[in-house]
Amino acid sequence: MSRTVHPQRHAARRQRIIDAAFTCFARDGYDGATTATICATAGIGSGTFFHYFPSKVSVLLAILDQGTQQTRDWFAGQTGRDDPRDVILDWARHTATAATDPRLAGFVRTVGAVAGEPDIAAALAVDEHAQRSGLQPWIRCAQLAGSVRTDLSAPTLTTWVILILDGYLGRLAADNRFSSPTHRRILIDTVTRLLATRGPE
Amino acid sequence: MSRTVHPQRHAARRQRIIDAAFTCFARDGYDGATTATICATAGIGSGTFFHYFPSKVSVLLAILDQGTQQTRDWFAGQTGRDDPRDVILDWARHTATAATDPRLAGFVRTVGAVAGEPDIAAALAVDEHAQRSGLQPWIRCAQLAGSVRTDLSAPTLTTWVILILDGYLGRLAADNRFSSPTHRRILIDTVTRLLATRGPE
Amino acid sequence: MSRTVHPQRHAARRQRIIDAAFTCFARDGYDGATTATICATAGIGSGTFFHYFPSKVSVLLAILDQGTQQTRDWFAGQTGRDDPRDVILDWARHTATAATDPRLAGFVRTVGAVAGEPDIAAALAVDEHAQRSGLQPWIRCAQLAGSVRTDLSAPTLTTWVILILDGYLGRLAADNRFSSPTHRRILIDTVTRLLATRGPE
Amino acid sequence: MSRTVHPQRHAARRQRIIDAAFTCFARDGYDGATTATICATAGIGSGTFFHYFPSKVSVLLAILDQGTQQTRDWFAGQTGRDDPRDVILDWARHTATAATDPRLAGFVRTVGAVAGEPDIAAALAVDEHAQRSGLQPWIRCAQLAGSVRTDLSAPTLTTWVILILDGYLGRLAADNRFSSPTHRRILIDTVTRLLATRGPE
DNA sequence: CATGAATGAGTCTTCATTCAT
DNA sequence: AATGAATGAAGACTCATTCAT
Repeated sequence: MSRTVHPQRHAARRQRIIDAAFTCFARDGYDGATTATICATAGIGSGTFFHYFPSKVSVLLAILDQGTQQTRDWFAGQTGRDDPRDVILDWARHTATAATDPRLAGFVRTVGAVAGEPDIAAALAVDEHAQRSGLQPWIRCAQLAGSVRTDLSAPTLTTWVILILDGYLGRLAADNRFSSPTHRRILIDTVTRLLATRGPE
Repeated sequence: MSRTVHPQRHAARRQRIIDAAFTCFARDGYDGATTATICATAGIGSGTFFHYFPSKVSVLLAILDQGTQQTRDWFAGQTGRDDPRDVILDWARHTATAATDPRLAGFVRTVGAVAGEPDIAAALAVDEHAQRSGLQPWIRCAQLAGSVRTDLSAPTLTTWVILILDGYLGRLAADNRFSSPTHRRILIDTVTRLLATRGPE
Repeated sequence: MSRTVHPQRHAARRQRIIDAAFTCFARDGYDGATTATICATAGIGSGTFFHYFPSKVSVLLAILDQGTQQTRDWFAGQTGRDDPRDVILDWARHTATAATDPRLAGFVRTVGAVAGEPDIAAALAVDEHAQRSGLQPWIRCAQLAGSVRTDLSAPTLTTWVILILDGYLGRLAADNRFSSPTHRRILIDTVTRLLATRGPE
Repeated sequence: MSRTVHPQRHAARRQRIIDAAFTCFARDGYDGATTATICATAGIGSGTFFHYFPSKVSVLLAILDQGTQQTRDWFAGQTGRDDPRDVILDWARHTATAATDPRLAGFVRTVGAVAGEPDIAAALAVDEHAQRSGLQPWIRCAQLAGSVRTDLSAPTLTTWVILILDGYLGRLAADNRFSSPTHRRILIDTVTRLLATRGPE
C-alpha cells in the first residue's frame, strides 16, 4: 500500500533538501549556511531536516557523493571510444558545461574551506580518485597512441589537467562574467596546449 | 618621548596579530579561527585585539591588504626590465616561491569561503586589480615584441595566467605533496605553453 | 467478532509497552528514556505508542499504578493472618524479593527524579498511601499484642519501616553487589530491631 | 592591582553559580534545571556560566565535590575523640542537621537520577568513599571497645549506617513535614538500635 | 594602553507529539 | 488500528564584541 509509494517520496524529499543545501552552501559558505536557512529553502521544518540527515555536515557529504557518482557515470559512458585525446577534451567540455550551474563554483569554494575536517577530506579524496581513475587511463592511452606528450608521466599529466579545470572553476567563482563561450574555447585550447606533444620552442 | 616610541611598538604588535591571524585562518578557516585562538597565538589578551582591529574580519582585510601591497611592490621592482616575457614567467616563479609558505594555500582557501562578504569581495577585487595591472602591461608589451601570442587580448591572457597560478595554489592546498621542484618546473612550462605564439597543431 | 478479541490484544500490547517503558526508565532515567527507545523496545511504531498512552508521563503513571495495585493485592492476601509482627516482616521480605528485579531500583531512582511533577507526586502519594494503609493496621495490631514497641505511634513506626525499606532499595540502586542473602537477612534484623519492644540499653 | 582582587571575585561568583545550580537541581531535577534557569537564578548571563564551568554537568560535579570535601572536613575535626560510638551518632546528627537545608534531599534525588553517567558515578564513588573511610574506623574502634555489635563486619555495618541515613534523606525529599525534632530523635535511636550489641530478643 | 570577565544573540540538534495514509 | 514522516519548541553551548579596572 503506502509502502511502495513511500520510497519515492522519501527520495524526492531527500533530493529537495540536497538541492536546497547545495544552493545555500554555494551562496553562504559552510558556516554561513545555517540549517534554518537550508530548511527554509527546502520548505521543511527543522526537525524534518534531521529526519533525512543526521547532521549538517552529512548533507555536504551527500552532495559530494552525488558529484562523485556523476563523475563515475560520465566516465562509464565513454567506454569504447576511439580517440583517447578527445575523451580528455570532452571531459574538460563536460566540466565547463557543469560549471554552467552558477552554484557549482561557490560550492567548490565552500568545500575547500572545510576540507580540514576528516570526513570531508575523505570524501574529497574519494571524489578526486574518481576523477583521476576516470581520466588517467585515457591519458595513458593517448600517450601510447602518441597523441599526448610523454615527457610527463600519466599521473602527473592527470594532475595538471585537473589543476587547470579547478582553476577554471575557481575563476568562475571569483568572476561570474567569466562563463562565456570564448573562455570555454580557451579552456579547451589551454588543455590542448598542456597535452601537446611538441612543447614551446 | 613615549610618543615617538609607541608608534613602533604599535606597528610591531599589529604585525604580530596579523601574523597570528594568518596562521590561524590558514589552519582553521575563517569561522574555525576564533579571536581567542588568534589572541593566544599572538600572545595578547582578547581586549587588546580589539584595540588594534575593530572586528575579526578587519584582520583578514589587513592581511589581504598586505598581500596586495607586496604584489604592487614586486611589480614596482621590475621596472625597466628588458624581456617582458621573462617578467611574466618570473611572476609565476615568484608566486611558486611565495607558495612555499604552507600557510598561503590554506589562507587562499579560507578567503574563498568568505568571498561572499561585500568587504572581502571588494578587497579581493583590489588585490586582483593589483595583479592585473602589474601583469597586463608586460603581456601587452610581450605581444608587441612578438614573444607572446596575439590571438587573445592582453586582458584575457592576463586572466588565464592568473587562472593557472590560482589553480597551482589551489592544488597545493588540496595536496601537500604537490610542492616539489618538478611541479614548479611544470608550472613554468604550462604558462610558457599558454603564452606560446604557435598553438598546438 | 473482532470486538471480543481486540480487548485482549489491546491489554496485551498495553502491557508490553508498560514493560518496555519500565525497562527503559530503569536503565536510562526519565529524560534519558526517549519514546523512540521505548517503542523500539516494545517493538511498535511511535504512533502506536500514543494510541495507548496520551503522553510519555502517562506510561510512568501506569507503571506506578500497577505497583500500587500489587501492593494492595499483597496486603489483601494477608487477611486473617495470626501474627501481625510476622506480616510486617513478610512485607519486608516481599520487598526484598521484588527488589531482585534489577530494574526496580533504577526505576525508583527515575521516579524520584521527576517526583516534582504534580501528577507524579499525586501518584506517589497514592502509592505511599496503599503501603501505609496496608502496613499500619498490622503495626497497630502488633502494638496491641505487645509484640512491637509502643513508644512510637503506629503511623510513625509505619513511616520508619518504609524508610528502611526505601533505604534498602536506594542502596541497591547505588551498589549492585548489595543484593545478597546476607543483606537480606540484615534487612529483616534491622526492621526487627526497629520494632523491638525493648530499646537499646 | 586588579590581579589580587580578582581571585576573590572569581571564587565568590563561582560559589554563587554553584548555589544557584544547587537550588535549581534540587527543585527541578537535572534535566528540568536548564542552564537558562540557573543563570537567571544566579543573576548572570548565559555566557558567564560557561566562563566558570565548561558544561552543565560540571557544576553538578562541583557541588558533589564540595559535599565530599565537607564530609572529609567533618571527620578530620573528630580526630582524638574518646567515645567512638558517639562519633558515629554525631555523624548521624550532623547529617540530620545538614538535611535542614530543604534543598539537600531534592539534590540527592537529582543526583541519583543521573548516576548512570560515568563522570557522576565516579564522583559519587569518591563521595561514598569519603564517608566510608570517615565512618568505618570509628565503627571498627567501637567494635573493639565492645560498644558496638560484632556479628557484622565493620564495612557491612558502615554500609547500613549510611543506608539508614540515606533513607532518612530520601524520606525528607518525599515528605517535607518529616523534618522534626521527633524524627531526628528516632533517627539517632534507630542507628543506636542498629549498632546495639544485644540484638532483639 | 592592556586586560579578561561578562554578555547574549545565534547555532546545531533532540524529541514528544500529531496526523495523513 | 497501526504506522512513521513531519513538526517546532526548547536546550546546551560558542564566540565576537564591550567595558570596567
